[in-house]
Amino acid sequence: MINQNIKIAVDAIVFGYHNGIVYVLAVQQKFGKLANHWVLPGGFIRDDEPLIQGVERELQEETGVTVSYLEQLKTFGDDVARDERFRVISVAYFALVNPKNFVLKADTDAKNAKWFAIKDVPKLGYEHNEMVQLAHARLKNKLTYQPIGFDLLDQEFLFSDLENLYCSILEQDIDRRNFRKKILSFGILEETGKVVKKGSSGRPGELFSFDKEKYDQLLKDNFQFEIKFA
Amino acid sequence: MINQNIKIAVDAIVFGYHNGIVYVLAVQQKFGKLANHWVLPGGFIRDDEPLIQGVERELQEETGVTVSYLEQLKTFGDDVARDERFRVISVAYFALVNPKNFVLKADTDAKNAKWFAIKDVPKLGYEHNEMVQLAHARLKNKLTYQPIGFDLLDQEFLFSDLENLYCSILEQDIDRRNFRKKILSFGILEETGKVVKKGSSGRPGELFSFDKEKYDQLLKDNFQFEIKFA
DNA sequence: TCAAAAGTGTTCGATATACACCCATGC
DNA sequence: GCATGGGTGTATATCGAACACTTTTGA
Repeated sequence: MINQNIKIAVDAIVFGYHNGIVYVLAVQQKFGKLANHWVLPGGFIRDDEPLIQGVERELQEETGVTVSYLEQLKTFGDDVARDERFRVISVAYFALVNPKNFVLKADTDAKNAKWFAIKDVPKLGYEHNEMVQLAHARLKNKLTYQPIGFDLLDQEFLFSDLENLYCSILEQDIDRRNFRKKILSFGILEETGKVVKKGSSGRPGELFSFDKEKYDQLLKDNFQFEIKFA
Repeated sequence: MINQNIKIAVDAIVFGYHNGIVYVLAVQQKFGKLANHWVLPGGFIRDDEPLIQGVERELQEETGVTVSYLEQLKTFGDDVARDERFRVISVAYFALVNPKNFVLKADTDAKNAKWFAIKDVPKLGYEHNEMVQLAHARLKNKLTYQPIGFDLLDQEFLFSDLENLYCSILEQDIDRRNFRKKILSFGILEETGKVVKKGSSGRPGELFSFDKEKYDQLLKDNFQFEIKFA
């Protein structure tokens, strides 16, 4: 019989985006050694529950947030002395939310959940700052070779929204013309025909939406989403 | 107190390369439900042992193989009913070996370890075939944007060795001239000055070695190793 | 008519691709 | 001298980078 005293947890690094700022979701712990400290949402996995389901459950319970993108990031577990009672190994997940799910639902016991601008993330418990850093790097990187930016925007968006998203996440200027040309050349955007204006002046812009079916179809044909900047 | 009956294991997908063929290391299980079945090397982690150390230990114990590259791949654990006694969650590691470590050391109890050509990997226990597939994809992919090919070659190698490695792993033809031009342009190879001839005829070729220091230095300067083929 | 945001093309340089012949060696 | 593998250069096409003015709207 295996003698092993280790517990498995999952944690989520959830990114939101609004108005040029990237946010990360954190919760304030109620009990234990780290009571009142901020940590990433997450918790121990149940015996009969797939990992990803565990993440979704914890997110729901602790924050009321539903994510639009979720993928495994990395498993952390070398901090052997993290807890006195047993070692904890934590599978970290990388997640994105839509603006419409950006708000914290008030009807859960989520009063301890909060969005922090990525620049202002406080010192978190456990190895969570390390996780945030890694996830942030993944976000920046992935943005350039997978169309995950759309998961951070409303379903219908202006080209300028997409452009600003790229600018602020990658922290660099982008040539509007080249960017538009490139993205449109992929043929994965759908013109909705609608136009709206942002703010109270300026020319109204056209709304686009991401055509996931088209994208999946292109993938089969060896299509590679990729965008680089000077 | 958390009630959780899950055990943590690590498994390694170890790739070796020789003569145009990619090999994967597997071991034959001695006990348990899967006695005599082939599985990936690995096993349960000890309470006080970092994950990566666990992988190295298990590899050493089961196969006597020392790897030259090791990175976490993915954590598998959704097969809730894999074992009747408890659920097992396994952290899979991706590894590469040098030709000089390709041989299985006879002095361990490694008589059950074996290299399988990637094309001939048998049905493995647990989710191990899935792991191999994922690792294989990672290998192919990573070869194009990180200089990991050198970890599969001898320290000193002919250009043709490197070229054949790329050909066989990526399963496509490569233009020798363009390949050489590209790789040399990175400036991460060192000319040893030595020449050797391969086989019993033909012009002798120059031996190169990978200059890791140079590469690390270039990385700081925003260098990007990247190689693509038509 | 001015301020604010949206839309749009062209030129230039860099890099990827395609492609074929000569060289050194052992037999 | 021939078979085997090693080494090399050029022309073209493609793609990324740089760059500025016009349009629509509300105030």
